[in-house]
Amino acid sequence: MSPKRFFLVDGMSHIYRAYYAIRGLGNSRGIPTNAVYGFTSMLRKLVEEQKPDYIGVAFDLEGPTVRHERYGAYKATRKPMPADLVEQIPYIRRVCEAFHIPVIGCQGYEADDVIGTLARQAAERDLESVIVTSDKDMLQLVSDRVVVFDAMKDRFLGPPEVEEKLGVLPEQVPDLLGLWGDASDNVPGAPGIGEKGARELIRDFGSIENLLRNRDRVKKKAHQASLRDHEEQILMSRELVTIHLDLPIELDLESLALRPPDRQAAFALFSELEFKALMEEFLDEEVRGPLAGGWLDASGAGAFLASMRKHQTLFVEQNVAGGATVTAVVVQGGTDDAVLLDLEDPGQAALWRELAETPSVGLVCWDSKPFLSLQEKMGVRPGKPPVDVMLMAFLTSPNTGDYALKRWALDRLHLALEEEKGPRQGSLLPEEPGALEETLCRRLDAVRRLYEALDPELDRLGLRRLYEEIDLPLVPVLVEMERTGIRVDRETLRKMSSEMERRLSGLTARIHEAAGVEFNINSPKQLGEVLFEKLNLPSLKKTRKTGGYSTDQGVLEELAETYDIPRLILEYRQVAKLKSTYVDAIPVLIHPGTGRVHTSFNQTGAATGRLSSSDPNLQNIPVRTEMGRLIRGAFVAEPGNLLISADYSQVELRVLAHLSGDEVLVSAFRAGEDIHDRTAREVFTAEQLENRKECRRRAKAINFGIVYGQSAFGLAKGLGISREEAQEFIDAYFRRYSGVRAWLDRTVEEAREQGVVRTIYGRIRPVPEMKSKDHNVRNFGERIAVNSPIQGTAADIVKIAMIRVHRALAERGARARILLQVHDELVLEAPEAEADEVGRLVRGEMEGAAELAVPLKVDLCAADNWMDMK
DNA sequence: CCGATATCGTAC
DNA sequence: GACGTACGATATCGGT
Repeated sequence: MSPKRFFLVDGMSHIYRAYYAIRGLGNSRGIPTNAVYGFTSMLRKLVEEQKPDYIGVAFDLEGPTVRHERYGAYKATRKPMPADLVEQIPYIRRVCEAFHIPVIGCQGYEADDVIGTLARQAAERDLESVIVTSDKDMLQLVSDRVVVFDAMKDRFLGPPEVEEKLGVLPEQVPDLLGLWGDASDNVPGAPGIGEKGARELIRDFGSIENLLRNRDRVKKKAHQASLRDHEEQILMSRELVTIHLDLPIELDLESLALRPPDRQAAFALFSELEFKALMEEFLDEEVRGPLAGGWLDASGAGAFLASMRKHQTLFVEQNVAGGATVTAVVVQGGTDDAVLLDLEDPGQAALWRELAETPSVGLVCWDSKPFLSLQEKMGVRPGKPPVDVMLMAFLTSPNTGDYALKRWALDRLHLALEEEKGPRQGSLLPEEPGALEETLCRRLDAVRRLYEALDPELDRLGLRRLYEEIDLPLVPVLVEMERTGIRVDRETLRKMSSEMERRLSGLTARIHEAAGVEFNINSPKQLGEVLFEKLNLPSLKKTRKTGGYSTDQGVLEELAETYDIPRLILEYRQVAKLKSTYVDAIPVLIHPGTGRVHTSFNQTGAATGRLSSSDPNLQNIPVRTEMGRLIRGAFVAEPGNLLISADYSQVELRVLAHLSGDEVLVSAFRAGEDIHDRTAREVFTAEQLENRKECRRRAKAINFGIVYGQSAFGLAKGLGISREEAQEFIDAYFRRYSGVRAWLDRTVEEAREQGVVRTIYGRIRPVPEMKSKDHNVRNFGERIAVNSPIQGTAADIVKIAMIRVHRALAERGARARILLQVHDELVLEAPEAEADEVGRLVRGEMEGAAELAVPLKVDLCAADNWMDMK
């Protein structure tokens, strides 16, 4: 039987290697994780593929070593460990702990010495040692009992391999390096003798002692002189590179025996580091049993629900079939009492309604919008809006992007949820007896535990009022908007589609003819090859990720000044875009029952607090081009009604005026001036202002750019002027709007110090990018830091306005409804007779939504379709 | 065959 | 590289 193998991992060499091999990895809290990740991968691969009998990891400890005492300049030229690597060391230790791999160090010595000492002791016990390192110094330890393993190259090095690689025997390695020196450790060696010279000398003379004794037999005069003049330095160098084998440590094989990892600790750690794949791997099946529950007849459910009524808080989770019908709800009061109600059973449905509508009962769920929406369809209206744990998750952590219960249960509770297993189509019976109860109860349990974790977090982060007064009360407003939908004239879109089809086939033929080849114009790759390889047009720009030829609008427009084909392609692109994204996509989403499209408004879609819209996205319906605007014409009012658009004028710049308190900006808005004209007058000279229109256009671009944190480069590109010129405009802007400059600086500083920025209502946006050492990422963080309070405050104001308008319409019993929100605009529908009054009401509620340092202004218009509202 | 990624373009 | 926030269509590529 072959000897047992003891793997000694050189921790230092691997963390450096991982750190430099992987760049830019970090978790959402800004903690760098590249070295931890690389180290962990290496360790797992090693254990899995090599299956050691014993394993340990050696690290350097803090503080000076015997080598520093011997030679003050030892490692003096080495840069200190980068701060973002230092930060990762504790995590690397935790990885070792979780894997049950001992970490070994010895004060005053280096990891190399620890490895050497343990390898020597292991050899005495007839073990084979495998030193895992990429450091050539360690090759001196190789013997018949010790090999070095290069984990990177997957290669074992025994005595023959060492000799082949270095040209000397393993025991001669210190002599070799004593002459050669080691620049990275500031070990001097013999001046004038390099790698090649050192190898020859050691090969010929065997050792440094022998070499020094016989130096007059050395052929090269320069080598002779170096050996004569630096004898002491050479001996010291060899001492420095010689690994100590006699440290006061004891090989404890029992603790080094390979053990299975602590899966729970590993999961917790990887969850903290956000190593998703590793999390999945170390996830254990949840051991908690499902909650009690079962199918009840009406009388059983009645008794149970009566007992539920004493609870103030009921956790609810509903099951849907076919995406539309609620078939069941699970109700949980205390910790382990739950019931599954069959809502297709009229008796149970009636009991459920009674419970849900009991004023003292508060419901708690994950994502209350679909819950409310479906309850409403069944005629159940809870006494108060359900507590929405998903919104709590969003408000406390708006950068996450994914607010599926499954995700949060996994990340925050380490709880794996199955996908909901709905009943078979047309049947209430689940696939397996008890499966529906089990999956719903598990979800419910997760909701309860997340509620317990996140509700207090609202207070800790100062988000309680935002939640209670803005985001939560908005939910029923959105429910009603989605239910109402907007009417779309299918016939208008059908005609547009066939007209566009004709135009596209004509354009396709002309493009193919001009190119002399048939290709897919929709393929940026093929298009790039045709334009820049076959037709040899000048390539102006490369794509970001793959380095292909860019064919974007900017490039094509520039080429269109000289060539014909780009113009045709631009036209093709415009038509194809509008046709595929809108004209053909929207009719599919017209609800057959209502003749209207019912978009989804997502409250957790944008980290700034804006809403987003999908299926279809009605927040990016074209308006800027003539052809695009025609699409808006398909969005129409019901006969006898009007669409009303109420649009906040310059809301983001007004928010900026408020946030910054800038005197010029504030006074301009208070005086009701045209803000772009005012900026033009502030920034440009009398001479420049003779071209009034151009100055206003440029001023407008500057105003927009400020909100987005634009650079001179960006402004120059946007305006088609030189960068220097753009910089002059920006400088002139900040000279006049010095309060804005000061606010931008303050806000970036705040983000740097606190890692988070806020809207005036306290909505937070973490900015982990500010901690990055990559200046591009940091600059991005600065733009987020200044844009988020502006965009987010505007979003808060529009949400408040929506709640106010909705309430005001309800109080008056008006028939008008809010249909859409497009960030700074509300679109309503009202009977013609009501339209004027509704318009005034909407304007009042919107303009009164917030008291800023400047007034809010709303522009109104009405028409029987969305195109003619201007 | 499906899902992830890249590129492009629409809105505010 | 260079302007913030979204959604979505199409093509392409790689794994199943």
